Amino acid sequence: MTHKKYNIEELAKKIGVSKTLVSFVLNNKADKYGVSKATQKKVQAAIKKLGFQPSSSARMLRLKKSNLIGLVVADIGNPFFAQIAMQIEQHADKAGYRIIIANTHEDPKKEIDLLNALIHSQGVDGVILTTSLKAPNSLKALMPPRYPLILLDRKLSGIAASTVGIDNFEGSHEMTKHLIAGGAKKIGLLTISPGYISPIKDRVNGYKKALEDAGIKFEPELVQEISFSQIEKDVFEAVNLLYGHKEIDGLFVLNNQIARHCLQTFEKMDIKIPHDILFSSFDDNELFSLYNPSISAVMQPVEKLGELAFEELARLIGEKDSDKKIAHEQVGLKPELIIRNSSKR
Amino acid sequence: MTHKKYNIEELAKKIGVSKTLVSFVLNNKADKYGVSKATQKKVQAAIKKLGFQPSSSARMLRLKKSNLIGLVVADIGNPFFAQIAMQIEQHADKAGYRIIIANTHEDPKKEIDLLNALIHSQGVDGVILTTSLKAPNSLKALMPPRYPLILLDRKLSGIAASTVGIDNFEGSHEMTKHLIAGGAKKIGLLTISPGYISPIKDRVNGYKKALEDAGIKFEPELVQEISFSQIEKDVFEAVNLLYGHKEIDGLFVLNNQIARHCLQTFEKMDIKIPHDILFSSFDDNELFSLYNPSISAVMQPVEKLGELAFEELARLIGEKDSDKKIAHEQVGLKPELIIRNSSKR
DNA sequence: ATGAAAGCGCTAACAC
DNA sequence: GTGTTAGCGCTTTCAT
Repeated sequence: MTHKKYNIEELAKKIGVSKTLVSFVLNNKADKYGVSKATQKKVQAAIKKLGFQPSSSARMLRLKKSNLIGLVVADIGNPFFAQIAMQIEQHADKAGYRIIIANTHEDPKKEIDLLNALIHSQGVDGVILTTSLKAPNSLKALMPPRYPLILLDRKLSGIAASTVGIDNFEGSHEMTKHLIAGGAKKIGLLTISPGYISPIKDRVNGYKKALEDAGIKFEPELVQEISFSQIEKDVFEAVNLLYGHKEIDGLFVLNNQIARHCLQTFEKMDIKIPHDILFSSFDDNELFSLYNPSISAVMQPVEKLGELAFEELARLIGEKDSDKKIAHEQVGLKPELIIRNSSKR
Repeated sequence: MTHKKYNIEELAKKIGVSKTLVSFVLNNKADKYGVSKATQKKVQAAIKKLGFQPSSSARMLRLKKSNLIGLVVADIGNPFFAQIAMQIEQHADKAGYRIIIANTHEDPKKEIDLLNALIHSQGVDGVILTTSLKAPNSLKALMPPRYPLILLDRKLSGIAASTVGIDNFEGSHEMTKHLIAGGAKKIGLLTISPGYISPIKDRVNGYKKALEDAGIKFEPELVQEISFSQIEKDVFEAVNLLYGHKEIDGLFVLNNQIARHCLQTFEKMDIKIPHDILFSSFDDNELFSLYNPSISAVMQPVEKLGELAFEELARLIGEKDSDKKIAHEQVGLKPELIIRNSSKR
């Protein structure tokens, strides 16, 4: 292999054919256009020998197809999203797509800017999005009609897009029920900002419903919102308030990052779980299984979520290409309750 | 904002000027070319009003600059790499670069294919690479001369590229010394495949040196290589062998994934650390600080590594643009020993 | 101070 | 079965 970078024209000249032929072979259209086998062989050989790589920017410009997909996530630092991103990359790679990853840090303005750049400037063929938006207007304004978009983890009402996520209401409902069954009568709930995103709302509702089912009165002061940007501080204060002053006997937290800081706080404040309070979290991870006591969690099927998000997007892109109508699916996978030792005595 | 997507020509027509002027304004060259303030204002306003986004493929084709950087990593599932990737994305974003992420799964062939596609087809402006290659030939063959490349975490001799990583020899040397100081006389070492990559070799050497310093004979059977593709099984067997038959009293493992499975195995086999064996790992993470007993580790400065890798790459890209000569730095950051409870009695 | 036009590398309709 | 050529949207030289 040599260092010289050829373009299709030079390559064609070198072989002694026109660039049309090279292009046909390159795009597996040689047979379709009736290129002789001999020529095909010759071209193939040269492509391989010289390691020719067609310029994707030229191709993009010509075809309006980038084979790039945008992955716009609210917090790539959260292992939950990191794992899904991994899965998506893996499936995309198999299908010949490359992933451009972007992190919004839960900032709606940043999200819009990023989407704009990705869709209109980079020309990605589709986007998988974990939105932090409260309202759909700004998103709607920037989306071309029938643009392939998958909403991941978070629904956004007013947007007609396929959504891949779990049934958050049920996961939360089941886990709260479990805590109550274990004897908890006063269960604190730690949510995370922004509180308006759909999974959080659904989880809070699942919690409320479980209380109601059990005839326990819902107390708003037992629900504390942890700010995304200062988790450590907020968790400490919330636990202090809920355990120290409200005397909760159970605590359910809505994400794994919060759970981590709870464990730290428990150690600092010498709170023993499950003895002093029953404890459980959303989003399983390895820490939860190895910690002592092991932590009960509502597990999301991460591999499945990533796979589905990509496959669904690929379908939309395909449909767009062939100009069929786009059907939007709402996928609500079942979460799994992992009951370990932190939530029962 | 409307849905219609304009190109520069339509936009220009709409304003009533030539596309040249629009381009000048777009690229902040209006003053340089003496465009009147009035025209500038007019153009600016229209760009903003219509939300015009120039096509980056057209721009790429024209300028041979993509504002894309490739991040090619051996195992994005490893939190160590995931965290670095995050840092890189963050710094790249600030500098106006987008990241294309690709995972080689420690497969050299895949690595070469991916690099080829990224560099020659996608036209990324530079690459940050965690290589799994044993020899530099195939990489050398595909790299254009003076191409901006940063080697991350792993050196590759024969490649003149800046390398950003830590001093692995020292980290390993210090940790092994610490284990010996704690009373361990027979220290097992769990390495990971591929064993030929530089950090692993350096760490093994650091381990050997510490033994030598202490007058302990190096026993090759105490070093076991865990296969990347079957960590769980290999770890179980290795611990069984080393603890059950070789009667080690200390164990040092060279990556956090191995450590995790060790902890599982310890529980399964009822091995108590630090009582039965002193234990420590490379690569700190949150599990280590919360586990009971807390796990000692050689911590790599992840934020710093990501920042440096990007900044250095940006420098190289800048130098390439201005056609200066490229200077390659070898950055060897200091690792930090985090001594917790697993490694001392 | 502004505009016309060439050309980046590719695909594919069309001509031969 | 093969070659010629227009044009995707942009930047920039050159002319005016």
